[in-house]
Amino acid sequence: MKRNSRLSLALHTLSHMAGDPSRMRTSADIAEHAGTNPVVVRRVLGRLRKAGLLTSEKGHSGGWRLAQAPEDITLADVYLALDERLVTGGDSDEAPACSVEKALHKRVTGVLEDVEQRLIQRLSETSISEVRGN
Amino acid sequence: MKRNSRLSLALHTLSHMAGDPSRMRTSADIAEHAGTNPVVVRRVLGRLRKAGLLTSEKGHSGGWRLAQAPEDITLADVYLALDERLVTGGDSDEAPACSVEKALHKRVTGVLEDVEQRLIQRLSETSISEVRGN
DNA sequence: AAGGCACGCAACACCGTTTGTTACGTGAGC
DNA sequence: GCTCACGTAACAAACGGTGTTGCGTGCCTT
Repeated sequence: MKRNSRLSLALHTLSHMAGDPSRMRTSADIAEHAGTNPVVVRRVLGRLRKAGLLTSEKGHSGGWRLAQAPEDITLADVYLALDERLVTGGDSDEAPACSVEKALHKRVTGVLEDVEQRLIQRLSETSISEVRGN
Repeated sequence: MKRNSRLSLALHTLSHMAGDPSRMRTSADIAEHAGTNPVVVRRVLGRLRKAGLLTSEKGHSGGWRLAQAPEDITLADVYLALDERLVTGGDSDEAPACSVEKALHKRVTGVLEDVEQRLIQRLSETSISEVRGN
């Protein structure tokens, strides 16, 4: 994956965790499986922890674990936890001086928000426990 | 605007052109109004020309003009002409080895394609002549 | 109590993409 | 023929994202 790499990493990791929720995984293990760096893993998973999807523990038998039942975590939860809007995000907050630009912006923003809602709604239809091929 | 800057520039320019379709505009004029560079304008508008939305002429009274009636050009036409998918694009084409990843990718891709269609459908509902505040 | 392990976090380098800029060529018109 | 405006390539600059290192903190094992 390339774009949405954070979302991909998060979904991939959580999907695996859904297969064996009690098992504790270190960021090193996850990083190796995902072909990336432990720090990157902690960065992404930290957001999920802040959203209450994961818990992390330090120390010898530390690592990461699901904070909720896999059936209760939907793809939308993960998407929202990362707080990066795929369709809406990236709009600057500068008010356009040009009236045409203003009308245009309003129209486009309306469409994007609608589409964003659609995306979230569709993502909320599947949980991370459903996604596994096992 | 920031992200989707190409789309913003394209829509903004075409919306203005819709107000006076017969008038010829130079890339320098457009660039000044949009706060950017003439070359950037030509780059973006070139794609629209390739899609048959605009025509350009060289020489003294040269510049850019709509190639179709403003009522016939929808926001979706502009979006598609730029060929940059907002929601779908960016996915790498590498086949995932991990089975969980594969199942996940399939599921997410399905949702994204659905949302992309929704976006195009919504954008096709308004033409560039409707968007003006005049 | 000490050492090791794993997370938490900040700082920095690196890379790819996007945007801006310069330069030069081409065609149309005065 | 000269000017104007597009067409395109090449290059520089800015930005965002990722990878990496380093150090601190807490917890567990011995």
